[in-house]
Amino acid sequence: MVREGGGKRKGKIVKALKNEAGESLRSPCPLACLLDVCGDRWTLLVIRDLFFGRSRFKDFCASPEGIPTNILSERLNRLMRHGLIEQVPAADGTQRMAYQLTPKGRALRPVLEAMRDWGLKWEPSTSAEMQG
Amino acid sequence: MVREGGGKRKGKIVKALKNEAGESLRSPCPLACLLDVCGDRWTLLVIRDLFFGRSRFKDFCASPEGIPTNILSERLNRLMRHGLIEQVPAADGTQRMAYQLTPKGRALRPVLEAMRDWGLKWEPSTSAEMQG
DNA sequence: CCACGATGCTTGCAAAATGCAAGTGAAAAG
DNA sequence: CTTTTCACTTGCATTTTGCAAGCATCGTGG
Repeated sequence: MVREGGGKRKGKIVKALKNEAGESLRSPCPLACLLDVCGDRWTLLVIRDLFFGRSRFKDFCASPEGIPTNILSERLNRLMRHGLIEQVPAADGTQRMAYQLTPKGRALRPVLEAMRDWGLKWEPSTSAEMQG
Repeated sequence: MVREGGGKRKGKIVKALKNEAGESLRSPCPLACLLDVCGDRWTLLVIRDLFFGRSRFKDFCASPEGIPTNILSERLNRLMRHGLIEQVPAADGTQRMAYQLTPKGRALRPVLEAMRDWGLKWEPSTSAEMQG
């Protein structure tokens, strides 16, 4: 039990809220909660790649933004912890693993679409023809 | 002029693309471009507050997530550089300034709505009743 | 079977961003 | 005029990032 707002408020006692990965929330705001999972410059690009059908570590590395491998590794683990992606045997017959979106991860599609639309409209140097 | 992808690709020469603030883009992807403006744990919370009608430095500070003041200051400047917000005289008669969304900033509404909807559906500890 | 490149990471480290507390100066309130 | 509030700025410890290198499988050509 902690005081609401980190102790700044009067004296109302509230339960410490947690997200689905068991980490404590900054606030009950659904937006703040999403940002604790995806709020950085790389995570949503990995999700984008997964929507584009890319599924392997090397595929994410090959995207034009050039994510560093240690960051990619950390982000993939975070996304698994939060249940947005999962590992499955690769489809190419080998015994390597591939990543794929879970329903919770696929549910981000409207978010990515809204972000893409904003970028296309307000940042003229961007273009949609950048998938594989 | 730089080589595409930071010099990793064959030899195709492309112009260095810039966003609307004159900073160079990681890629032509509209999503990557948006993330260079808003891709962190705080910026979209400030935008959210602006949609909720909050407009002053102290208002953003008062939000339950508790953004540090140096971060807030830096984010407000970045949002102004990128033309998502602007400063106007405060409506309370004093000669202080307030911040408000520009059309480019207001255009993020579908993004925030999609993010809120995702949070409400997939992170049960969150709730919508957290505005003012 | 065996060397060798590709894959999927981990490690080390410098540089940058973050978070916290404290300080500052101008404006508003009393 | 004195005190508060407001909107920042500064200093500094901690954390995260970015880059290069290393390394253990895996898959493949010979």
